[in-house]
Amino acid sequence: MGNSITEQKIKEAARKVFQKKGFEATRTRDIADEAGVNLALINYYYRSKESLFYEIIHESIGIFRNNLCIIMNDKDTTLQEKLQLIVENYYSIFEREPQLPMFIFHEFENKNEAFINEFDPHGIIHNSYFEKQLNECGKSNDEVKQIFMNTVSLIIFPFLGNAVAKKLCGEDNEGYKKIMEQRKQRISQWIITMFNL
Amino acid sequence: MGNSITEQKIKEAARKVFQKKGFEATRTRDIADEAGVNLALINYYYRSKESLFYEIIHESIGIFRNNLCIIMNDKDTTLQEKLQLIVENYYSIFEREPQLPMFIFHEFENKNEAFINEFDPHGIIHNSYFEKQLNECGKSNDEVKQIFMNTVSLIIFPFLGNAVAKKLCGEDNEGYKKIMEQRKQRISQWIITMFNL
DNA sequence: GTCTATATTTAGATAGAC
DNA sequence: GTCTATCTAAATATAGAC
Repeated sequence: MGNSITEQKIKEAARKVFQKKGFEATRTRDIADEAGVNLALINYYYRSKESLFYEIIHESIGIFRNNLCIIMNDKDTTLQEKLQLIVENYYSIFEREPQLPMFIFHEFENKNEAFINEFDPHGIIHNSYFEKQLNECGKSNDEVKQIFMNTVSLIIFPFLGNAVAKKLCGEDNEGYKKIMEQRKQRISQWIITMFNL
Repeated sequence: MGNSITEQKIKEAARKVFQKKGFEATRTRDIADEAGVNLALINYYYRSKESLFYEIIHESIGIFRNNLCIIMNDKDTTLQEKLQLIVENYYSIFEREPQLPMFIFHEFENKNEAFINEFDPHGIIHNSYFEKQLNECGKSNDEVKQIFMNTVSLIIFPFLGNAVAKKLCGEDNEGYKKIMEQRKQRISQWIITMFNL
């Protein structure tokens, strides 16, 4: 499974359309057109719109989660290095797929809780090496949550509000790119300053 | 117009359901049920699902925008006071309607650009008294954008990712409320520290 | 203004030929 | 595996009685 070229084309197209429009607004006909295949092939390969969707969001949650866990449990990096690695990890993902954050977070809010359990934000930080390092700096576990939440906020928000952020930066795309590039360089330092790390 | 009790009930119900599920996932039947009125009355009063939606999102954009503009152009408050007022303004709104941010931002990303033009984030900061005060502190206009973006990020992200934020804080709602209350008290200071204001 | 019944349109899914 | 044609269900919208 996953071997057929058609099957792959459908999944790629579905990823793109689901990310852009969300599950509900996506028409299976849009996916078929985007993939350049016959409509009936979607059901042939994936049985239903919903099961195709599940496969894609499952992968997307993995993208959101996996590198983050690795970075946060690396015993060979300092806290400060971890922060910068988290920033760079997400920027490299979102620069390719800027609509991924809205896709994931919208479905987190609207579909059943299973997706959030799969993402398991509490599990990611709790008992992580990141948490341990912060505890050693004298930070309580509540403070760890604030630090994590602020880091993620500063990274993800301008992608969640991509269209608004672009408008904020002016009409041209260059202004936006400049601001975003600057953020990538500065977010970890902001967090360090904010929490006196 | 807007005088009939039925008309009001429909709009209130629509606001609630649209916020919870988004435009596409909302069924007019859900709105009718929520309002406790006959399905046909939605079209009688509002002509179509879409025009009802437009009326609501128009109001929602106003809620997002209006107080913010007033606060940012108040000549009688310091920068630091403005930051805290912005935080408190949004918290008081979102505590009543926690799904409002996702509703607005999702539609910003998915519907036509007219909504973002109506919100006009660039217009809000540009030539505001807030910007003027920051310029006087030696901050460039790019820096003003970063300051504004960070403020809004720290405020809104935990509401946009409401479900995730709750999971992050643990299973019980109390942990979440405690963290959020703490943020309300600390965000403005975080920004002041981060940008040395 | 409100209801019931229904028209219309759209979209997911499948049957069956090739 | 792929296509055409079609079924079925769902959802918006409306006609017309009360």
